[in-house]
Amino acid sequence: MEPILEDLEQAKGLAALQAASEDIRDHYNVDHVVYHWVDSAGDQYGCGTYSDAWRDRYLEQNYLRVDPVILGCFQRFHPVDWKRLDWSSKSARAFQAEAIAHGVGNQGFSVPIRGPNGQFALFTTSHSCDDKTWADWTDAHRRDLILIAHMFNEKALELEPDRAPEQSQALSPREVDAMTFLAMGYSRAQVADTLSISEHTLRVYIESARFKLGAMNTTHAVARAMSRGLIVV
Amino acid sequence: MEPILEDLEQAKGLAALQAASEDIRDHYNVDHVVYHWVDSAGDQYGCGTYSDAWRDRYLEQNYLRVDPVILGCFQRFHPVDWKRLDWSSKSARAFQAEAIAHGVGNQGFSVPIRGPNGQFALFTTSHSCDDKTWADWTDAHRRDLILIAHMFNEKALELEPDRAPEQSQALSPREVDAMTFLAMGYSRAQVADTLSISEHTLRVYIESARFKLGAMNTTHAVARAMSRGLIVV
DNA sequence: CAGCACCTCACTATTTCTGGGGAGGGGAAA
DNA sequence: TTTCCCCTCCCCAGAAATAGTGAGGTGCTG
Repeated sequence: MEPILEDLEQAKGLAALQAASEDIRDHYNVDHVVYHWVDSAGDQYGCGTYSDAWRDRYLEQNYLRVDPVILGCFQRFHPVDWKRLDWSSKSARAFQAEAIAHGVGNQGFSVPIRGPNGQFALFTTSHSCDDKTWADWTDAHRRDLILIAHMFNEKALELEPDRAPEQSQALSPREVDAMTFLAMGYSRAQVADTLSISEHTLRVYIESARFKLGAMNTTHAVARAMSRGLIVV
Repeated sequence: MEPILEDLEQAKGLAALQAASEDIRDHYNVDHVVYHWVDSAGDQYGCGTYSDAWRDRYLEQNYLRVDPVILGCFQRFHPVDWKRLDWSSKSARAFQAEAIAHGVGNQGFSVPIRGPNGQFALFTTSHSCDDKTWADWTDAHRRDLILIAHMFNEKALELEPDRAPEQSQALSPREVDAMTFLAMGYSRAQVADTLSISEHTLRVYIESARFKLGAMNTTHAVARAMSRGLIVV
């Protein structure tokens, strides 16, 4: 594994990252190696060995919101084998069939990586083989893959600093309180009561939080505060 | 490193995790090894080699909200050397002085680990030595530490499954659409317009989503949908 | 084929939020 | 010391969301 990591650390430019994913694929002898980034705004960035056709199709169909790999890993802490995801819904099965038709393997292993402000990325390896073979392979390389995922992500961030945290303005303690209780379902009156302040005062906090977060309404402000990790519910 | 990871994987029970942190400390010959978890509710869980006195003091003073290591890592993607954190504020310097008085090293290296729903943990090694020695040490073991941090976190989660996220009822596609656009700040009228349905219809989706999520209002429903990973914003 | 979940549309009244103002005191930093 | 941000309180009118009930069509599943 070592030379692979060295190559990754030396990589300069996005083309080198693309080449690195191909190197990793060849080194581990799998069908595909893919890095997929999802922005808090919903923007995506990916690089890897999937075919252009599949990538274009994926973006065009906005499969981000259907893909069980994304949805599953988004709720998980640890790397996951695709077999353990939920493929039961109709849209998921249709998606899977289409993916396989585009050359994506029937097996897969994805490492979720998270950053501040709701940043989220996936590092995936995929292959066509039977379950036993795949289980052996993932067992053997699980640790390598975690480490490579991190290095890959670090490199990708370094090469595209645009995606670095928009360093959203921090909220004041009272604003955090307000957002937190609102996210917990309290009405303004209840929040004001809980914080033992007047509802008018509370409203000032909500408004200033909304302003700081660039939100159009309370729901939006709470959603942004959550996705940026400013509040935890 | 290998035997350390093996020990970690074999660990059964929280006491074993405590022992593992001591093993890691001895293996790498540093002063302290600490795992620190911050719960979604603000609860904390920690284990490691800091003194009981310091741990108690930390909890009692609620240093969580002052500790530059927590604050800094919470905004960062990658492992960080304590030197690169912001220790300039008065409270931070007071905290640092007290920490060192309690035996915490003047040097430190912390790996942030994140999970779904804003879950956050830190894996820290700390030591007393000069800058050069510490830089050499972290350079040499950076990769190990990332991997150990992950394994440690995985194990800690496994041993305390309470902290794992709860599964919830899925939303219908239209409900997902509604929640997604609401989280993006659209008003009901705008969402209805975007989805090309009447606002009355939209309201039915919002209500049924609210019901499914056990939410008391729209903001609550969106917050829950987000924290359960049902929508990606 | 019957049940169930989903999608679509409608009305009315009430509660809640939002958008503009304005004002004073406190603390920390420059 | 001055400036800036934070916390606290107040009014009002208009906009938006909610509660409660109802109804019809589609499509899958047992």
